[in-house]
Amino acid sequence: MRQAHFQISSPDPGPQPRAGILLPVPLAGAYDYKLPRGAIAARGTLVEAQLGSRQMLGVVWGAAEGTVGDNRLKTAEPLADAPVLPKGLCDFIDWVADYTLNPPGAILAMALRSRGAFEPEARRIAYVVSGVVPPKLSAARRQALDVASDGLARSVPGLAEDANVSSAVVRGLIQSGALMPTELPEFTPFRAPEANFAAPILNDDQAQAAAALRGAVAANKFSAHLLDGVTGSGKTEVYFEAVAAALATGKQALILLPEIALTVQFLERFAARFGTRPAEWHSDLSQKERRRVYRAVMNGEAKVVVGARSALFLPFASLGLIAVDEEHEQAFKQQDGAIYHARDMAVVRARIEQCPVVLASATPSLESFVNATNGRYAHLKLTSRHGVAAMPSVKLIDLRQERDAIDAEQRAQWLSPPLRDALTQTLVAGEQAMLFLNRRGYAPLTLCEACGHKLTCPHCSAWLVEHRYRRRLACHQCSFEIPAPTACPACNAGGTLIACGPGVERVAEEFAQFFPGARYAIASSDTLHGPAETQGAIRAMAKREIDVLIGTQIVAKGHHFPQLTLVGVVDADLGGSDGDVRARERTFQLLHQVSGRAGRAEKPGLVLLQTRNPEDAVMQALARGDRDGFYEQERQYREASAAPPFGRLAAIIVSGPDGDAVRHVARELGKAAPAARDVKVWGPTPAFYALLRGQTRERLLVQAARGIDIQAYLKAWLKLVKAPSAVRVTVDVDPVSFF
DNA sequence: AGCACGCCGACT
DNA sequence: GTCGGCGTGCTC
Repeated sequence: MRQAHFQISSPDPGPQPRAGILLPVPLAGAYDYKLPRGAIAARGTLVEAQLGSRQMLGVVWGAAEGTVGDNRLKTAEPLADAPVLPKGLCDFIDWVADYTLNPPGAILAMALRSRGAFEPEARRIAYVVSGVVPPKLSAARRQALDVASDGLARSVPGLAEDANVSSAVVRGLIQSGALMPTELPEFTPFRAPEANFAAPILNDDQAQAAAALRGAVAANKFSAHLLDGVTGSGKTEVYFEAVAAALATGKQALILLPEIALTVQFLERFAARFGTRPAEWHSDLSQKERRRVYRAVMNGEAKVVVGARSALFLPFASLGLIAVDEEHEQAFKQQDGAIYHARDMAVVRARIEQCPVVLASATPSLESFVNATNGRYAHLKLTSRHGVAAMPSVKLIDLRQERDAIDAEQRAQWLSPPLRDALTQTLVAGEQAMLFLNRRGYAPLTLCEACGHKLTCPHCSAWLVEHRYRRRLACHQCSFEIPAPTACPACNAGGTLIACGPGVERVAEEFAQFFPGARYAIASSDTLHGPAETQGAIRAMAKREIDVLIGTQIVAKGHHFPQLTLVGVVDADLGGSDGDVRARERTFQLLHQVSGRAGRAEKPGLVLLQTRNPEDAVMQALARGDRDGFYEQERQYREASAAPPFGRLAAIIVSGPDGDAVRHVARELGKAAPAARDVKVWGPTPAFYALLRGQTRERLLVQAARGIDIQAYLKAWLKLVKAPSAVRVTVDVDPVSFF
């Protein structure tokens, strides 16, 4: 049906050629259009096409279907200069569309998101000396020509400024022919990173892994590698060597990072290794920057792109490597356009581009771990930490035993005596500590002592979180906020509202009570202690201006605090085991990552985990430092329950503003589920947040054996139920969370 | 995704 | 009597 390339030869005068054009809108497939006589329509050719009353960009996708009558076909015009999307990107779009059950046009829309990337270049005229001597050589003219004689092309105001003459002088020189116009490219070109700018000295582990990756790049074919190394083992240096290898062969490289890890520090680190910064791709690039990067990636000028997940959809001219750092991060799986997992799609893109992919992590996803263990991925292990630092020792504090002690002194609620003792020792020794609690704000729940009313968000099924500094209650799922009330909104009793449970602010308050002299700061992603304040707190910690950093997730990774010897995890049980197959894995990954902060230099670190389940396998594995044991146990558990990657999952999310309509459609879907061997359908049940941003949400879960074509099953099923337009039915293939 | 066409409420 | 709400359906 679809051909990779095809050409229409049309005897003149003859019929206009036709082609299937994919438009960046969620239509079922490509639409047939006519093309101008004689047009060559290779797959990927960009065209201007009209749909209804709208003019839009489209892409030749294949041969015309021929089901729509000739007389109804409009003509699509190829763009000037005939830009063509690379074949790899087109194939990738088709693949992602099939896999995620989205119309291909919806995926194309993600790939064409750089608005204006194909508009003709803005012309920039600049002037250089021509060698012609002007008839009248005034002092001002002489001055301007002197400056211009360096050969640099300058704009009129630019030269006027540099030579300190008026622009009239410059215009006069142009008039006389002493300055001649040249055209500058619209954008300053990207500097090419240099493979050998500052090659690092690698330890044995690193050198071995780097050699394997260099070999994979040279092999010029698909291969997948798990770069598995403890915190501080130098994973980045290793995959940078693979990038260097790709550069040496003239190919491009893509480094995918979770959005939060895309920092100036990372870019600087890259520049230190390769002599120049890479091209960046993330959500807060300006329109102009997007256009520049998009074009440079497409013409092969941008050799290395460091980007967030959407960089996967860039039109690489010749991709030689993909690296996914922090591959276990859940942030890679999100909805933007389609719901997709950037790590998994990176593997797919690498296969399509016939190049290697490297997944790097200190705490790999179980999926990648299994793939590495069973040989589908090469397993590159880095075991030694940089420098001489030993792994921190991890101790559990049993909160059940400490409860009496905590209750006895009314003042303490969250910091147990052993943790406080450790803090004291650390501070006395002149060292630094970190307290970790993955909860923003002061208290996650406010309730009325008199009537039991809980303060919840009107748009979400979520509690309102108190933020004491701002004196507000906020929903963490949407933007709803109210000033902290003084009376109960349900029973009007005054002074009966009590804060339940801790957030970082409250832990900080308690810490300050016990350690009145200590210097501390809070780091969380709130708008008050916003990014700037958090960066400030982290800097203050690094500069030893504070002794204790109290923070959420945000402090879990990436920062080097040489004097940090104690990490206290206030509530290691957060995240729990609420039926989510990945909850244990996530808890392990997060706590392992936090623990890795302790004792990075020559000083050994201590990690204290406060828990109510010290016998739990996750806690035990952390305490023993037995990462691989944990993974092996988790693997067996998943295998026994046919959970991913040993079975397949897909979620169907039904949502809409009208709860009854949503529940009705969800029930109809549940009833219509076709019976099939090795496929089980669960639900519908209300989603974890049954109400989110005013949308009622119901979920169904499909569990299938590994060999099942779950997409085919879902397609057949979804055809059976027609939802009104106010009810949205979304498919999440390979869901990673149950929210 | 847009945008048009199509049936039921408060306005000059 | 009209302007306008957004619900349903179509766009090669």
